[in-house]
Formats: sequence, structure tokens, C-alpha cells
Amino acid sequence: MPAKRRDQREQEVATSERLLDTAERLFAEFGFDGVGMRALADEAGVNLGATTYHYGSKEKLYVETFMRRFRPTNAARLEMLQRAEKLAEGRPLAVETIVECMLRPPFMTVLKYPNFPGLLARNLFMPPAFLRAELEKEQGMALQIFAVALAKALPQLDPQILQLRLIFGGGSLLMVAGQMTRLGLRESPTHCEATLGALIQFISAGLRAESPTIPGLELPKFTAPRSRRH
Amino acid sequence: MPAKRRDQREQEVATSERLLDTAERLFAEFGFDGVGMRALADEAGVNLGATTYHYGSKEKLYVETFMRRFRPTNAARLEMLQRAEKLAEGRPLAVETIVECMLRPPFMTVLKYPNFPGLLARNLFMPPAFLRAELEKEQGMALQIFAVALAKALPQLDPQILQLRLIFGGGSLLMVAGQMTRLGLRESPTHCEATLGALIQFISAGLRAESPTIPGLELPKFTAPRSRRH
DNA sequence: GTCTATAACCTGATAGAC
DNA sequence: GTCTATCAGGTTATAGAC
Repeated sequence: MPAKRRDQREQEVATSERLLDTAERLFAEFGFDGVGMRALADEAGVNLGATTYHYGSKEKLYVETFMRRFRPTNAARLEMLQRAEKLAEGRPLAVETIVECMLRPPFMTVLKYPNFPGLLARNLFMPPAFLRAELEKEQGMALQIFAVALAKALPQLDPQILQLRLIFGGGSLLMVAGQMTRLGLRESPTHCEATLGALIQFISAGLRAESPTIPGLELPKFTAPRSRRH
Repeated sequence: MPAKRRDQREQEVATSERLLDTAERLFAEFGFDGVGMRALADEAGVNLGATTYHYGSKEKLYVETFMRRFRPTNAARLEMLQRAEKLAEGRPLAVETIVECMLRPPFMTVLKYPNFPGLLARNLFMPPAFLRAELEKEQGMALQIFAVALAKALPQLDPQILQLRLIFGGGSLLMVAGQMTRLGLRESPTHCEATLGALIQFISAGLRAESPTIPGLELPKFTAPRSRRH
């Protein structure tokens, strides 16, 4: 019985959990198209047939793998912003404070779950088509809320430019996330905190930059990109 | 003869070129693992066997697809910086000038080749393992040169922080690249130019930010990440 | 809930005719 | 240079026993 060779301790965890954990690790490293359900089931010590029973399809498993981490992280960003706004009692928040609310929760999740950076990078940068809907629903509103908060902190800034700069800042965050293991950030929380601080500084300064309203700039009607044929 | 159904005009282009062009389009959209050699050969109107003859393997074709655009773009960045430094006659360059030298060539390539953003995003963000060596060789030196130029323009800035901020800025560029089609940037060069301007502003401001030397920050020994089992 | 077996198909690479 | 045919192995998903 080659499928039973995993040790007892791993068997104590429910198979659906083990599968999800393994999926997190492998999907983060190799991407959706880079891992097969076979490799996944084998690595998790789970039968191939059981994967279908628990998650229905590879795509559903992939979505759940990402959302399990992304949902609470995103919720934490909004909570942190609400706490900060409550604490400020009507006074406008500093740009740095708002930016920290956006960035700290993802960094905390990263410290807790080593594979989260890979998930973030792969799914927010060029997300698979079947993830788009769920993703947009989850993060679209959050982005809107932060844009409003920042517009209050930077009343003289063109909203179009602000939206563009939020995208720039998102890129910086994702780059750090993607390179986190490579940067050796996993080792110490201290280093992680230092990087977070540097990132907050960088983005805040970029958001505050003087902007001679750029002529001819019009921001988009977003259009859905494709991702893979299935 | 189902393989001959493509029209005459396309046959005038050499098959190896057609294959490379098609690879550029499909790899940019779906990634290395997202496209099969069959789909690729079919779409290009090229026989499957011919692909091996011309490029040897899928990986080699992928590398060539990316490098064909990336090499000259990267070279253009260095040339632009050299021209600027020559023009300055020893006077230190403005941060904005250096940043523009880094960003404008990629934007120009994007205007010329619609699929370049996808290539950039996919290959610089979480590059496949087999591309790493070529990539590091090509861009490593360039990054070093720009770091030196920026260190001269920002003499009071901690080199560690500078290196980190270069990564942040790179993320912003890649994010824009990845979302370029989605942002509707393809339509007008004006819009493209405006976005480039906004990005230069953002990154320059971030680079200039006051940095109270962050304690405990040490930058890495880079370690090679894996990408896919083959 | 977990397993085996299998269907239907796709993968990259290659050998050898033309 | 271009074609066909094929190899050995991979893919997701499913049906049905236990």
C-alpha cells in the first residue's frame, strides 16, 4: 500500500486540510499550471480520487487555497484602517498611517505562512482567469475604501493620479512579496519589520509627490484579461 | 493538407520568425506552462516537428522569445544613461533623469511590441528556473550600474536602503507592465507617456524619501528559487 | 470518506521519410 | 527545412467498490 507510507502524525490532520496545505506550498512555488493533481495528492499523502470528493476540481481547490489566506488578510486591512480612523476622532490620518494599514496585514500573514508571498505574487500580478471574479469582489471594495481615505489625506492630489499611484505601490508590495524568500526575509521578524518600514516610507513619499497634473491622462474602464484555455 | 490553410502573406515570413512571434503572444498571455508546443505550432501555422528543428526545445524557444526583446531594451537603458552622463559633463544627474533612463526604454519597447508587458511581468516577477541564469547575467550588471549612478545622485542614502528601494521601484514598473493592456495603455502613446511620467515622479519621490537608518536591516545573499519540476 | 481503475486526452521529444 | 507517425508519460475527471 504505497499511499499509506506517510507517518502517523500527518494522518492525524484531516485529509482535506493536508491537501490544502500541500496545495498552498506547491501552487505558490510552481503556479497553477506548474503542478498536477497527481503530484499534489502524492505529496499530501492523499488519494487522487479524494481530491475530487473534497474540492470538486483543480480550479476550485486553487481558488480556495488562495482565498483561505487572502480573505482574512484583506479583512484585517480594513479593520486596521477602521481602528485608526476611530482613534483619530475625525482628524485626518497621516499618509503613513493609511499605508501601514494596507501593508502590515499582508506582512503579518507572510510571517505566519511562508507560502503566502508566492500566492500573493502569482495571483495578484497576473491572476488566472477563473480567479478574477472572486478576486475583484474581495479586493475591489477594499481598494476603493483606501483610495477614499488617501484622498482625504491628500486633498490636493488628482484622483486619477492617486489611483495610478496605488497601482504603483501595489506593485512594490507584490515585488517584495514575490522576492521575500529570495531576499532572506523569512529568517527574522526584525528584518521583515525593517523592510515593511522601508516600504511604507517609499510608498508614502511616492504618494505625496508633487504632481503637475499630467495632460492627456485618462484612467480606464478596466477590461478583463484572459489567462488560459481550458 | 490542413497545415497549409494559412494565407499566403503569412507564409512569406520565415517559419522560425512566425513561430517566435506566436510564442511571444501566447507565452505572454498564458505563461510557459500555460501553452503547449502543439497549440503554438498550430497557431503559427508551423509543423510540430519544425519547432524542434529550429529551437531544439520548448525551454530554449521560451528563453529566446524573451531575450529577443529584453536584450536590446536593457542595452538601450544603459546607452541612455551613458548619453545623459556624457551630456552632464561630470555634474551629478538628477534622480528623475536616472529613473527615466531606467524606465523609458521598456516603455518604448511596449509601444512597439504589445506582448512585451506580459513577457516582462511573467519573467521578471517569478521567472522560471531555466531563465534565471540568462536573466541574471543580462540585468544584474545593469542594475548595478544604475545603483551606482543613483548613489552619486543620493550620496546621503544608505546603500542597503537604495538597493531595497530599487526593488520597490522595479515592482511598480512590473505592475504597470503587467496591467498595461488592462489599463488601456495600448491605445494612445499620449496616455503611455503620461503614465511613464507619473511613474518617474512616483519612484523618484520614493528614492528621495528621508530614511532614518532602519536598524537591523541587512540585505541578502540572494538564493536561487526553484520554479518547476521537469 | 477513501480507495482503484480507467476514460479521454494532452505533453514534449524524436526518428526517419521526403 | 518540412513533414508524418509515434513513444512514453503526463493531464483532469469520473464511475463504482468498499
